Amino acid sequence: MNHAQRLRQRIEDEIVSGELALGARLDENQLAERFGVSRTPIREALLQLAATGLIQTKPRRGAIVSAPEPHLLLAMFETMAEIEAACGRLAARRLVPEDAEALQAALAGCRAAILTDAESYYAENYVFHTVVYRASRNAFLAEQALSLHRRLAPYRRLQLRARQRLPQSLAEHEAIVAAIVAGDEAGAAEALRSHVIVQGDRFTDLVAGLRAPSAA
Amino acid sequence: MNHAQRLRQRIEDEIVSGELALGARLDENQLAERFGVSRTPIREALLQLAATGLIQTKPRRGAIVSAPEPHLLLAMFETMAEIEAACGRLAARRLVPEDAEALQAALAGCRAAILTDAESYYAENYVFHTVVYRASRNAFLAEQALSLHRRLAPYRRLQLRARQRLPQSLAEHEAIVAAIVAGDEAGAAEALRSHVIVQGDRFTDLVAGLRAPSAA
DNA sequence: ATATGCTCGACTGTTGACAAAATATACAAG
DNA sequence: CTTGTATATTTTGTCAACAGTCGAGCATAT
Repeated sequence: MNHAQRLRQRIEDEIVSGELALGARLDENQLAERFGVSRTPIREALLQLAATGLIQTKPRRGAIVSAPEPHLLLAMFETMAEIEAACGRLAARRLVPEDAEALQAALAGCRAAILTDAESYYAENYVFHTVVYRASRNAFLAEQALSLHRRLAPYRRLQLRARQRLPQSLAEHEAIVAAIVAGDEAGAAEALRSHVIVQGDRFTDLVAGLRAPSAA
Repeated sequence: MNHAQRLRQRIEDEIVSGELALGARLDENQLAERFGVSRTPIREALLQLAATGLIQTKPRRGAIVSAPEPHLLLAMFETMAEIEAACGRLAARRLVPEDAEALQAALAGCRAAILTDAESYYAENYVFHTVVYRASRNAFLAEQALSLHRRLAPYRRLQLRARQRLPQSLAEHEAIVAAIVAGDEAGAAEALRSHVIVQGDRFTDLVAGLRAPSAA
């Protein structure tokens, strides 16, 4: 793999993990020096990240980590809900024993993680959703879902702070798997949609959790 | 706007319009000479196109116009169907008079175009779908839908050859608008899903229309 | 004291060149 | 005539440098 690809993944990880704050400025020279390469691979990496929407570039004014306005963020979560609902519907229709086992295993992982700490539940939650994506047996849809999931990861991490969400999240996971295994397309879609959607108090919490990225 | 952005749009248009054939090789030097710029802006444009999936780059082996395998193409159409269904559901829930008028106008455009030729119906069909996207009142979802629509445009153009599809397509458009206007979320979603999905004979036609992109 | 215009600095967008890698070609051997 | 190897060519990935542009800071005038 070439430098640009490695750097893209590296920078993307730093953004997704929150290491690079929302709205942070991405200076090309600085990054070049930090990674010990010239500006060219940095630019190529930033270009790709900009194309996926993870960062924003204003002409002649450099790149910053995307810090969407709340209304756009809400739209992104709504889109995520619809895409996951589609994954659930297809999974319910096409479930094969192999995916059924994977779903149960991922569910068991969530059950175990809830007893330890929020961070490990976060990790198991990620696994669970990727298993649902794959169970749709639609490689393109699964990749779209995964891409958007990663892009929303920083905000999901904020939501995680509401500790009382964890048991409810697990219960929703149980319902999702039950619907998929039962072959209930509409039920699986609705369960996933309501699981992912951000509304009511959760939206307030989400917005409140954002550091004001106004001037930056 | 800088060179790279202009070039990205230009090359994208050539791919979408079919001017650049599926599987065609994109030689950087050749493109650079053709557009009268150096290789760097070309590379940046190609990088962005690769990030959106319109072209594919193999490391050290250059870029080609994406020519997905039939099974992946089918998956893309299925994803498109699900995304459009989501747009329809949201549009049915949120329809405002302004969007209702736009829908009726787009529908009227389709009715008029079917009396002239297939090419103008193709154009009006594009307008109709973008109006549906906007009516979802979800800017992010609408952009995702538009992006995927553009990416599938070369294949839709192939489908267009089946002339007898046009009246059926128009009838489906009528049903879609009726469901949205009636506020029937499930009905609008289902109407759009079945309108976009490729199955049965249409899939056979689609695959048959592809030039064998195997060796290329 | 505030506002406006100018200059300087910093950063981006672009260029040409160089080096590494992969494929194609040519030659030789079986 | 076929096959394997070595060379050559083409093309990518990376680098250093240049030029153009935007913004910040300072000086000046009202």
